[in-house]
Order: sequence, then C-alpha cells, then structure tokens
Amino acid sequence: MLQKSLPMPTPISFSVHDHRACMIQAIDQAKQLCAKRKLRLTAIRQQVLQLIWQSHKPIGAYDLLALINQQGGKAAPPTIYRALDFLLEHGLIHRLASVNAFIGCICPEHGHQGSFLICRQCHRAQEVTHPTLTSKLQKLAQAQGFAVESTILEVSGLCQACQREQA
Amino acid sequence: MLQKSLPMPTPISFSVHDHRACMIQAIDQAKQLCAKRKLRLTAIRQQVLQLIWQSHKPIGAYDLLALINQQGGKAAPPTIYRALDFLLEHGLIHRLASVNAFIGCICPEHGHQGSFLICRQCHRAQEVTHPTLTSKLQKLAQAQGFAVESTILEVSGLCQACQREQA
DNA sequence: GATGGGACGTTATAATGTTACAAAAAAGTC
DNA sequence: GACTTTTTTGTAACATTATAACGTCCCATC
Ligand SMILES: [Zn+2]
Ligand SMILES: [Zn+2]
Ligand SMILES: [Zn+2]
Ligand SMILES: [Zn+2]
Repeated sequence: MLQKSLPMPTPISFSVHDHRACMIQAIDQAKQLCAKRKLRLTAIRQQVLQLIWQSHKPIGAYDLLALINQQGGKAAPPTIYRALDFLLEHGLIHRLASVNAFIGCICPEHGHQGSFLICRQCHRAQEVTHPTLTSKLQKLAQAQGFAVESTILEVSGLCQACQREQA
Repeated sequence: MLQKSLPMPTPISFSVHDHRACMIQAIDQAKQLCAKRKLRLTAIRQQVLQLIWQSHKPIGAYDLLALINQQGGKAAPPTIYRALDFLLEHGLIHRLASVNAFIGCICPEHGHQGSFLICRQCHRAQEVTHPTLTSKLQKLAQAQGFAVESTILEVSGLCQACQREQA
C-alpha cells in the first residue's frame, strides 16, 4: 500500500506563492484531521507543525527546538521528537532521510509515502506524485518476492530558479 | 545521468549463496577498477570494503570502526569516514540513508545511483535496477523544471524468507 | 473525586558525523 | 638520491541527530 490515487494539490514549493496561506491551511487541515480521528493536536504538536510550515525549506529537529525556545518555550530534544513522531505517524509531515529534515505534507488525508525533489542549492523541497511510478516499483519488488511496506524516494538536483542562477 | 543501461549481475542478497565468493570477487573488481582509474586502494580502504562485503547486511560506520579495532587496528571515526567517502565517491559502495548504513555495490563499473529493497526484519538489503523507472522519474522531474543529479530510492518491507517466517 | 492512560518535563546518554591540524607516506621533479 | 609537492593518515576535540529512563502532570472517564 504505497499510495491511493486521489487528486493531490498542485505542488508549488519552487514557485513564488503566499507561503503563509499554505501554513494556515495546513494547520486548519491538521485540526480537522485530528478531530475526525479523535487525535489530540496539543499545543506543542501544533506549534511544531506550524514552525515546519513556516520554514520555506525542510527543517531539522534541532532547528525546531531552537525556534521553540526562542519563542519562550523550554523544550528538550524528546519533546520535539515526540511531536515529530506524532506528526509523522499521522501523515501530517514527512521526514527526508537524505537531509535529516522534516517537511509538511501537502495532502495528509492520503496516507502515503512522499516523493521529493530537493534542491541542493536553495535547499527547498517539493513533494511530487509518481502515479505510474509506484506501480512499476511494486511490480519490480514483487518480482523479487519482496513485500513492500514503505518507500522513500528523494531526488537531489537543482530547481529551476537555481539553474538560472547558475547560468 | 542516473544510470547507464549495461547489464547488471543478478541480485542474490536474499537468496542463499556463497557470500565469501561475493566478497573475494568484489575486492578483486575493486582492485581492477582502481588500477584502471589510477586510484589508490590503500590498506584501510581495502579493509573497509572487505568488512562491508563480509557483513551479510548493510553495516554502520561505527560497527566498521569496532571491527577494525578488534582486528588490531587503532582507527578513529575520521579514518572510517574517509575510507567510506573514497569508496562512495568511486561507486564501490552505496550509502543507505534510511538506515545510516553502507553496502557494497554489485556493479561498481556503472556509475549509478543504487535502488534498494531493505528487509525490516532480517535487515538484509538488495540492490535492484529500475530500467524504465529511472526514465519515468526523469520525465516527472523535468516536467517541474527540476534538473536531477542523484536519486535515492529505498524500499522497506519484508523479504521472501521473512514473509514465510511471519506466517 | 478516584483512577488510568496518554502526554510532557528533565536528565542523561547513545549514535552518527565533522573540523582542524599535525605527522607520515607516497608521488612527482630535478 | 635529495628535494618539493600532494595525498593519505593519526589524533583530539567537537557537532549533530536521536533515544532511554523515569517521574509528573493533565484530563477523560467512570
Ligand atoms: Zn505527503
Ligand atoms: Zn533551488
Ligand atoms: Zn550499485
Ligand atoms: Zn528478511
């Protein structure tokens, strides 16, 4: 079960857009999702989610920790990791293993693995869908007798803006 | 440039096989490759490569460090990481970001990104090819104006043996 | 208003990876 | 061979990322 084929929002990380609106929408969506599933979006969990969305690029656990403590909090690593675990578990964020950082999920309802384009220059990342790709992968794995449970797919390279800057 | 389409050896990690023969062949191949490219496969680099191949599953940097020091060495982390960097740079090993571990490459001549099936139970991993998959991915990225430089694809799940054991 | 499970605070520690600089070894040059 | 230059290794300290253990608090339910 890699991904359901519901429509996903258009990815826009690499485009100019009102990121504050993204965050507000994401928080709102998270609240609804937690209400629906009877989960507790506690103050810290919401704060972590908000900080992740406020960042225009994937953010590390200790950067989050610093931000929280700048804002008057007095958190320790376990606090952050517990919040991150909760958000991960319920699909509200993704973890990018190749850069040890976290990013908000653009469609938390889906229950999916994320796939990401990550710019090595500006460090922004964008979640993308891989419609046929997922099934191809499934077949490839099944041919080996391997039962897929989850997949990480992280593409590193240059986003359009950074390509232009390079030239 | 994700991958050239030369023939790759049949993956056998999850099958019963003479792993010692794998290692000997891999070391031999590494020596040839380094000779051809005028690279220096120093004692430590060869030892690290050999230890990686001796392990029947991906192995972490600090486990390698411990093994080397068990064998009479007196290495510190930088020693290991430098050897790993060399081996990575020249495609002799791969790094599995999702488990922070290293694994020997089954076809170091190719200059490719690896894709891996990783069993969450027995922790063995197997490198696989993704012939059409790579090009699909390229197209997907290009549609976003993204210039791909490298890709990590790591599939987690259960290998055939562990599936049977489960049942 | 007891009580039980989940969430959080706190301290310490584990695991992974890097910087900086000195010494040694190897390779190139005459 | 003696010199210089480059590459590799040794060593100590440090940085980053993540977890363990245990006690306390909150709060929903009974
Ligand atoms: Zn997502
Ligand atoms: Zn960029
Ligand atoms: Zn390989
Ligand atoms: Zn297995």
